[in-house]
Order: sequence, then structure tokens, then C-alpha cells
Amino acid sequence: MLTERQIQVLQVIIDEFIQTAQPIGSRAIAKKEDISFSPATIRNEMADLEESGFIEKTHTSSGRVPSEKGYRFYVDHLMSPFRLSNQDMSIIQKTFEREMIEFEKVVQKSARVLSDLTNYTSIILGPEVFETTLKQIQIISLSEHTAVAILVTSTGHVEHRYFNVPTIMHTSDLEKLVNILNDRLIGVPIIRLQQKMYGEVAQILQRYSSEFETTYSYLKEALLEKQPVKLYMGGKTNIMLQPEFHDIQKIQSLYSVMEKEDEMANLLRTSGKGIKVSIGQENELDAMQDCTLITATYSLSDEQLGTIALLGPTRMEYSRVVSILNVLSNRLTKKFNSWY
Amino acid sequence: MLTERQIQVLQVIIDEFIQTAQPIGSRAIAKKEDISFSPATIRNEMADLEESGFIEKTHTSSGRVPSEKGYRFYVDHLMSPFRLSNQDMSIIQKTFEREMIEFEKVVQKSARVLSDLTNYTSIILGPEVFETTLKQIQIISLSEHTAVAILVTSTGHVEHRYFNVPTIMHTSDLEKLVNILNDRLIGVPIIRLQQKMYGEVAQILQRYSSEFETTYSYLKEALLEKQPVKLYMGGKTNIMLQPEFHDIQKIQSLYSVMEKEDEMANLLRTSGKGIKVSIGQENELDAMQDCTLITATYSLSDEQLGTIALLGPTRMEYSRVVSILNVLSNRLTKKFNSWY
DNA sequence: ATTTAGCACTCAAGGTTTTAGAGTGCTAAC
DNA sequence: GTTAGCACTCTAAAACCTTGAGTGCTAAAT
Repeated sequence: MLTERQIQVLQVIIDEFIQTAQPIGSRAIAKKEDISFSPATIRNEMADLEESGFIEKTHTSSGRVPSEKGYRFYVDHLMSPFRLSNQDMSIIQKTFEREMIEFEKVVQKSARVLSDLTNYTSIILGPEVFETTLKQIQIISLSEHTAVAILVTSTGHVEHRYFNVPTIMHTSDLEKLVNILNDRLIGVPIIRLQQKMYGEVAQILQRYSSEFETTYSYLKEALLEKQPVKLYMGGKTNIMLQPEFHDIQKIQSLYSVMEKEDEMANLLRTSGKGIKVSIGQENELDAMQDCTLITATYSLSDEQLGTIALLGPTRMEYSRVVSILNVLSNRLTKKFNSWY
Repeated sequence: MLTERQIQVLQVIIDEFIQTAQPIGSRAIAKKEDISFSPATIRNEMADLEESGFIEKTHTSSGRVPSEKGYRFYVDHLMSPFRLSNQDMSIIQKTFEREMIEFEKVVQKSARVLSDLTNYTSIILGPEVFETTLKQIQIISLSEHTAVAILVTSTGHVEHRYFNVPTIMHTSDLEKLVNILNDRLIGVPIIRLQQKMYGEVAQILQRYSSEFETTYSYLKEALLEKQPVKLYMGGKTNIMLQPEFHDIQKIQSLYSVMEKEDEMANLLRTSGKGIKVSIGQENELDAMQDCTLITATYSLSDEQLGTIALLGPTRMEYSRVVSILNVLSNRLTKKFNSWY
């Protein structure tokens, strides 16, 4: 479909444009090392490339700029594996060699490194472990009519939920309730929790007084309430550094969607295994039509745990970014697997 | 110092400028209802006002714009108590009438309401309770060499910290340790915790094996590690809607400081009781030299708990904003006091 | 049949000029 | 003390130039 020479030209245009953000003219291309033909020839090739939609003009007599189709081709066929500089590698190294036993921190640090290294905005979806089981549940009475339930999972994740308690329930009653729950729920996978709580455990509790049932219903509600997503972002202001985002309107709408954590989380969650690149219009969200989102996943044994992503302009340093994401997602995977 | 008439003129200028963000001319002022003198007269008064620094020109023949000194005078002397619309009140009302027993949520909702109501950026510093005491401490072993400690305070605040455990320590040993800790630390005010842990408790533990001491030192470290600040922001993109922030540079630097949660938290923490208005250069942070920051505090009985704040352009709807902050900080105070 | 030099043509970006209008300061009359 | 009148100033927007980069096409060169 594309001749060898056309590909060569396309490569130069994209490489150059990624660096400069300026349209590339035939003369500039001809000056490149590995180009051995004249501007006129290149102009012909460029006309062809434009006809087949890989590059565009910004106006009739401007140089050429890669189109989204061009970037897509680049990502799919042209991208050379990028060798990260020693400096970059050692920055990543340092991040992970520090003793960290808390995944919140690991993830936060990663987000930070990711945005620092790339000058784009990093987004990390924290680990959601579905295979985990309940390790312990505890209830602590706070006042006459409120208490807090604390759950610990087998992966060491701790969560707490507040709930109402009928005044008649005494501390001893709560203890009894906790015992029943621990008895029945420890070791149950988190995803089965709902089922168990509505079925078996509810039945058992019917034997007890109505306060037990009421308390339990409050607790159930609190526990099954969907937990807030854990989304970490780094370098949010980096987007503004990009020349293509010198328009406040764009920035505004982009930031608006980034504030909607649920939407972002969903976006990352449904991104599938491995590295995925969404260029411009390929993105579902309107505000991201000028952006590229690159996602990578990290996992625990076989189960996908979470996603790390970078958001930048379509003119992105694809090969470098992909390498960095690769390294980082591997590191995260390794880290998490070393724990469990 | 200022004549009655000058004050009148100043008031019109500020009121008008707050609405329109446009320089106000003498003719426009003369047209106002309660102004009964001619543009020429007003021009004279304006010349005086400018001389004493309350207003400024953007160029030689422009209308006038309030200076920071002008705003300061306005805030100190001219601001009329603002009667919130029923609609606004009912929005606030609705936020607080929903059953909420978790202060994270209350604060988050408040931040949201605050920014929605004002179209500025809201910043809330979550409650930091120093008077609280430790209610319970629990340790759950996670793996051979890690465990998590869970603390609950008398206010129901739950926190957890991960720490390393020497492999030799058995679950039963950990239990013993927890018992000792609970025995000695329950009821101790959080601010005394450090002292107690280094003093008395450390001594007691010397009697036990060296693993106990090692474990304890890890735990101590984890527990006393400064906890991350709880800072909630709402409507971060609102700033971009303001015409005075149509400059990317400004937005960029403003967002950069807002990302530094520690600095922001400190700023709010040291803001003193009651409502405080910082106009333009009065702000310490360079990036906020064009902003006004209004802070209000909420408290539990006498102790200041936290701060709620609004960040916007110096051209702010002062009276409305102050009213809203007043209402909201009272509501928060009420809410928290109803719990404890 | 390709490739390339040459040349006319196009357009954005940036500078200059013009014009219109809003607003001022001052003076002199009220 | 207040106000009408007027000359003056300055911005913002429009209109107009100029420059240079870059193109597409044609015709000559390979």
C-alpha cells in the first residue's frame, strides 16, 4: 500500500513533528541524514501520503502534519523500541527500591514518577483485587447509635464503614454479632460477600432479636455500598505546557472530565490487558478528542489488578512513553506479586 | 478621610466591577439610581479616590477599576450583609439534611456545594481533632513479616498503618503486644501519644524479648509518621471561567501550588479563627497575588477543627461569598457538635 | 519513467495604519 | 460647589501591507 519511500517520509514527518510541534516542509525533510532525494520528489510523495490520509496540511501552503491515521500507522508499524536512558532507568529504580509495604504509596509514587518522566499527565487506577478474601471484620461502637465496621482482606487492604445501630443494642450484642459474622464470613471471597450476606447470614440472624436484624441491615447497607474508586493522578498541570493546549476552552473541558473520577476509572478499568493506545477520535470522551491516552495494566498472577495510563496530546513521544509504561507496569506487577 | 460621596462612588465602582469585570466610567456611575450628580462631579471624586489609592485606571483614558486597597476598604466597611436566596439556602439545607454519619462525606459534599454555589474553587481542610483520645488499637498480621495496625479514636476516626514484623514474632506475640498497648494507650490523647510511646510503653517492653522491641520500634515509626493531610477541593476548573484568568501562565502557576497539598493545608491551618479575607498581595503565595482567599473555620466546642475556604479572583462577590461561608461553617460546626 | 529544477501562486503571521468610541482632565460658565 | 463643553488620549478592532515558508505544476534532466 505504502511504498518504502513513503514510509520513510512519513516516519521523518512524525518523528520531527513530535519534537517540534511545527508543520514539516519538504526542504526540511530533504535535509535529514537518511533522505537522499530532492524536495520536489518528497513533495510528490507527500501529496500521495496526504491523499491516503496519513498527513495533513494546516493550510494550503503549509508543511505537513501527521493525521490521526498517520499516528495510528506509526504506532502499529513504525515505532522503534526505545531504549530508556540510564538516568530514566535509575529514577524508576530508586522509586521501587525504597522499602514500601503499602500499595497506596507505591501507586502514588509511580504516578509521580510517570508524570515527571514524561511531562504528561499520569493516571493510575489503584489495585482492585477480586480474588481476595475477607480476613477479619471488626465492629467498634462509637456512640449510642453509631458504630464503625472495619474490614481487612487477605491482601491487607483495610476499609471502614460507619453505620447506625439501634440504641438498644449493647456492646456485648455487637460483639456477638461480630462473632457470628467472623464465623461465617472469614475466608469468603470479596465478590461473594454480597450473596453470603443476603443469604446464609441473614437467615441465621433471624433467630436473634429484631434489633439484631435491624443492625445487620444497616451494616449490610454500609458494607455493600460501592467503595470509592482509587484514582491517582500526577502532573495535571503538565497538559498546559503543551503548545496544542494553549486554548483555555480545551483545558477547561479536559480538566472537567478528569475531575469526574468515576468516569475516568471506568475508562481505565475497561481498557483490556496489555498496552493500548487511543489516539484522538478513538477516545470515547469528547474532551479527549485531541489527546492520546495510553494505558497499560498490571496484574497479580493472572488477574488484572489495575491500570496505569498517560494522557497527553496526540503528538506524543509514543515510543518513549510506551517503553516507560512497560517498565513501570512490570515493576508494579512484580512488586505486588512479591507481596502475595 | 473619605467623604460620604466618595464612598458612594467607590461602592458603585466596586459593586459594578464585581459584576462586569469591566472598568467603570463616570457616565455609567451617574446613571445609577442613587447617584444624583453629574459625570463631571464624579470625575472629580474619582480623581481623588485614585489619588488616595482606592481605584486605578487601566490606561490613561479608561474607566476605573478597584485597587486592592479599594477592595480592602470595601470588605472592612462597605460590605452589606447579603441575604442568601431561598434557592441557595435550600441547596445547603438539602446537603445537610441527608443522613450522613461520616465526616469525610460531609466535608466532601460541602466542598462541592461551596464551589457550585459560588463558581469559585473551594478548599476544605478536614477536621483535625487534637483533643481526641485513642479508643482502640488493633494489629492484624498479614504475612510472615508484615502486619497492619488499626487505630480508632474517640471521634470514630479510623486509621491504619502497615509495618514490618520480625519473622520470629508469632500471632500470639502480636496479641500480647496489642494487649499491652491497649492497656497503656487507650484513653491517651492523640497528641500525648508520641510521648507515651517513647517513654512509659517503651520501658515496659524492655522487659520482653528483643523481637518485641524491634517490632515495637517498627510500629512506633509507622504510627508516628505524619499522617497525610485531608484536603478537599471542589470546582477546580471554575477558576478558568473567570476572565482575569484567561492567561495560561497564571492558571498554570495557580494549579501548581494547589497541587501542593501540604502547602495549602498549612495555609488554611494557620488562618486563625473566624472569617478572614486575604486580598491579592496580602496572600503569601506568589501564585495567589491576583486572587482572594477567604477562609472560615469550623469547630468542636472550643477547639478549631478545620477550615473551609474559597479561592477566586480579587474581583470576588465578597458579600455573597462571606455569607455562604458563614452559613456553611456554622452548619459544619453544628454537625460535628451533634456527633460528639 | 523517474527525478529534479524552476517558477508562479497561496496563505499565515506579524507589522503598520486607520478609525471609532469610550473616557478623561481641564476650563469656564452656572 | 457643580456642571456643560471640548480637546485630548488611548484601546480595540478593522483594514491593509509585507515577508517568507511552502506548495503544485511544468518542463527539463537523468
